[in-house]
Amino acid sequence: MFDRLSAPIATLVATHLGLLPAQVNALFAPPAKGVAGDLALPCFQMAKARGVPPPTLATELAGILTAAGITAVATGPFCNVTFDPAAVATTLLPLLSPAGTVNGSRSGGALALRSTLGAGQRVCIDFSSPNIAKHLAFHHIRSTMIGNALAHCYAAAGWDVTRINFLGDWGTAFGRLIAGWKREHLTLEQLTAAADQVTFLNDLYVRISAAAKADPVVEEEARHWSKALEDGEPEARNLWQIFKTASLKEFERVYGLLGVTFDSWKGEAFYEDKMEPLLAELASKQLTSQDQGATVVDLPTLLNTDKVKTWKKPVLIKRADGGTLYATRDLTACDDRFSEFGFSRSLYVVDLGQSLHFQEWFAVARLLQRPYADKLRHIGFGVVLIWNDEESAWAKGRTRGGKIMLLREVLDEAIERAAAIVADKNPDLAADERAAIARAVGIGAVVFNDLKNGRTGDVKFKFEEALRFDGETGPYLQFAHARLCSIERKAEHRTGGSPVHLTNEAEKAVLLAIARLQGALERAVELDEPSVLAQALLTLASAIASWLTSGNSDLNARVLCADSAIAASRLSLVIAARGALGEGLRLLGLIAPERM
RNA sequence: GUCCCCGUAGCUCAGCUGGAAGAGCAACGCCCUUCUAAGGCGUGGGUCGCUGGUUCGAGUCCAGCCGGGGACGCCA
Repeated sequence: MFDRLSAPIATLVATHLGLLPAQVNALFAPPAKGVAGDLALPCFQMAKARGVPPPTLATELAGILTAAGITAVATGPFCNVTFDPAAVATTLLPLLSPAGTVNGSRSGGALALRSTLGAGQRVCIDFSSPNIAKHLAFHHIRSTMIGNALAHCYAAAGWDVTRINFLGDWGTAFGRLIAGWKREHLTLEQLTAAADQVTFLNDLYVRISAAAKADPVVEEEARHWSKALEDGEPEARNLWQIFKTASLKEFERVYGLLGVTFDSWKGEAFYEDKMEPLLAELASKQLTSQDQGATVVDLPTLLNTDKVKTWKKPVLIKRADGGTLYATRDLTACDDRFSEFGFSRSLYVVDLGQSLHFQEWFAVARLLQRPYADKLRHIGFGVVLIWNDEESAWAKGRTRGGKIMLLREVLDEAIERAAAIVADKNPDLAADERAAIARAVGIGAVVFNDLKNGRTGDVKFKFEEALRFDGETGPYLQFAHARLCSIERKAEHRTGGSPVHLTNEAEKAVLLAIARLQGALERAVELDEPSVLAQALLTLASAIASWLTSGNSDLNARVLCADSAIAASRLSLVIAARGALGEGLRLLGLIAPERM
């Protein structure tokens, strides 16, 4: 969308210098902070090609950039272009307020966050993927919300998106759980009566693990039930299903709070009996070998050359005891997903600690000459570090006392703090609306805190920081949105539209920030990096806040000013900005309340 | 040992394909008879871990170091 403004300038310069517009376009840069201008054109390269000093060319270009609606000034080796606010509005506003949406509650602003980059392509996104019979710990927010944001962004960019929750619902832990369940003569009634069923199962697991450690008889029972489960013995299978159902119920509660949904819940158990054909294929293609009783794909001998020694170790495909492994399961699941969805891209939103695992099985997929082998992407992210007061240091995963921090607890705490603030700031709201706002704002704070920075860095989590509602936070974005909504409500009787009377810099800044959203969305998708969008939204919200606040002291600067023609134009911008910001928040997985 | 992530203001971090050092928080000073102050405006604060290299130009690219974290065969 921004190119609507920059393209004409690129064409003028290109024509003057005998270049292609694309060549000029590639040189554009945002001007430095203290410099006046909306678009900078560094003249170094073009000046070199022409054999003149950069400042000379800058001056020359400033001289030819005389089109309506722009002002060009040479500042040293830079040619800085300033857009006329009204020209920006005339160019952009019609794109953001298509006929019929200007005065209604609907807004075309969401169009600022649409792209056709992915048209006709499908992407599978594997994210969240918690283990059954365990809680969603706070660190699960990373995979869950990065994956959720990417799913929204891909969809906005034209992709067909399939959201996959690859549940960890298989393993020896369930044999133990069943053994414990039987040993303690527990009943379904007891489980469902528990305040928290996952805690109930978790506690059971802790007890039976301790017992198994102390008593070989118990350990033997656990082994027995693991085997029974693998063999599909009805009682074992039935109990496993009970555990799974109880866990899913708890997961759905948290996903419901976060507004996260999935299209596929096929977990590890689904693939447990489907791996033999893959193992057979690997063997028939002579890609496997035996090593200490285990079956491996020997990547070093298959792929390393004298010059390039990328691979240090073989990948284990099958254990010495016959059990299959992580890599085998991922490959099998990937075959299944490709045949079901025929994806053009498949994302795995999993922490960076597992990089090697993904590199390895991606390599095996290439050896198998899978058509999807080059469409796989591991979307890695850093760990959550929690501040430890006693040691005055950042530490992984746990709070004081080694207790794991649950996602639900953090969200509840955030909602509680937000509720106190809402009650204080806006006591007149109805109780149910206050509660809804508190949920949106509290969760928004936690989620945005997780998405605003680059995903590969570790997240340093402090309650006081993550639950802050001022500064560069989710609530800051939500507040700007609520202010825009408030103005729209008060403007019910105004009429909108054209001609355009937007003439000040604050209004232009809002328009330019909106215009840059599309590029941010496309970059967010190409880099699989939600923070690119998050940062662009902060810029937009800042421009909005600055614009609206200027009306506090200057009645003429208000949207709803005395001049009805100007008010109507400004209202169009309010509606467009509200739509753009609201859509941006939605893409990140935040709710944008209309008041707060 | 090999590979990966990180190192920019006191703290937490942005910085797009190399092009004129940024924000939030904290500190200090202003702006509420408010289109919602969860806001705005301003001030102070930086040899961008170090050393070389490429380049007209390096926080950004390359090489090598230093420091913090992580991964590296029968868990996932």
